[in-house]
Amino acid sequence: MTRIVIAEDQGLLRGALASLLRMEDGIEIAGEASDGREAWNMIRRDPPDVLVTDIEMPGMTGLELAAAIKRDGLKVRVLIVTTWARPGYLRRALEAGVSGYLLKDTPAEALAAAIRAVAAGERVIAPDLAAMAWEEADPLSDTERRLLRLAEAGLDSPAIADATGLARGTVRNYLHEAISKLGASNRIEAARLARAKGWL
Amino acid sequence: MTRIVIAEDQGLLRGALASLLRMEDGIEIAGEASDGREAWNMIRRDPPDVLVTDIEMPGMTGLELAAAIKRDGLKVRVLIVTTWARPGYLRRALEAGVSGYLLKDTPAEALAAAIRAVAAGERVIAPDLAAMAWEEADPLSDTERRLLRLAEAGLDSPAIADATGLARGTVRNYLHEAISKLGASNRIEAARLARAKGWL
DNA sequence: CGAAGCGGGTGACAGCTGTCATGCACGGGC
DNA sequence: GCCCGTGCATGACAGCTGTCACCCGCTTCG
Repeated sequence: MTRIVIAEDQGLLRGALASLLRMEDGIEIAGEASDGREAWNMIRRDPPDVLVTDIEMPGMTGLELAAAIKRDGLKVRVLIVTTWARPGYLRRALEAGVSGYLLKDTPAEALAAAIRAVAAGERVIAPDLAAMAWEEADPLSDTERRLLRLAEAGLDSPAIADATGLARGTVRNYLHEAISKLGASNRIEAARLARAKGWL
Repeated sequence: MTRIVIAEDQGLLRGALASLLRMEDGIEIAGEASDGREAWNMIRRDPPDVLVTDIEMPGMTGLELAAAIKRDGLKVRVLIVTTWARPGYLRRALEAGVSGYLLKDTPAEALAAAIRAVAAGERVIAPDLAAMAWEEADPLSDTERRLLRLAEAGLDSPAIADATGLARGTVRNYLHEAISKLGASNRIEAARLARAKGWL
């Protein structure tokens, strides 16, 4: 019997997945969590065989969960199920030692099979994404990433300078760096590109 | 027996919802569609009692589906199920004559109940949203909306002028209007605010 | 008819943005 | 000890942005 915990903040999907998986032989739902922290408490108290988790959740993200599990040496395999086909997410997931990464637009039948494969020690990566993992690494420095996030939110250079304690000119230098690294022609486009790759 | 069609582009959710609803008495799944156009063909060929649909889908959005159903006078009640708690979306949905609007983070058990209520001619609105429907209407003109979308994509004023055939100064005038209508301090913030409200 | 409103436009100005050259301190490597 | 990379900064300049005042042609309506 493979014991699983489902962590997913969308109630409808969480409930529907639970009812889908309850019909599968050999899979037992040990718990359902609606945010990352709840999932972490559940896992620490009674580690399941497999954690099926979303990435973007309140409290703790799925990637943070995977990292915490690895850090504490828990014997829980992690299967990420997310909307986002972003190379940056996949890369971080693999670095955090996850066993599987599926997209939410794969057919529902594939989920139980993926859970069984992961439980058996195999690695399951969404086919469209397997190739992307080795594509371009994140070229942004931490400072560039931080400033780009603020620019994305609509702050102008002086406001960003105030918010970060940097000089105005320095802010523009960092954004310039980010823009040219990303091949964009202004900060808006740069932020869009970086977000699409999962680097923000 | 209530016959329903499910239109939802995320395969996992679509499949899981189908399996959830298949266990309900009195509900029969007449079809599943993975994009708006497929759903429309399905509905026209053989109208179900209720259409359960996402909003953002390739081909045709759920709002367009609802409008098309209303235009052709089909006797299909529409239940929107979406991630987005945006007043603009809810308003447009109500104008298109939908019978229900649920968020994807409502508990799964509520879905079957909502479908039955809608089939019985009742109207079901997610409680958090009911109040928002009468909040601020979209203040943007069509031109403002169009230019804001281009600005959001990272085009600067000259590029937007080229793309729309307007003069550069005019582009700035429209964006200025949009910025001040929305109480933003630049085009980036304006685009973010408008998108958050569902006006873009 | 005339006034008002609307879509589209111009010109001007202060301030922001993108680009580049250049400077300086500091912490490694050799 | 010297050299280089890195992080942060400055100054300058062309071009873009936000704001405002004002113009024109075309409905629309009293």
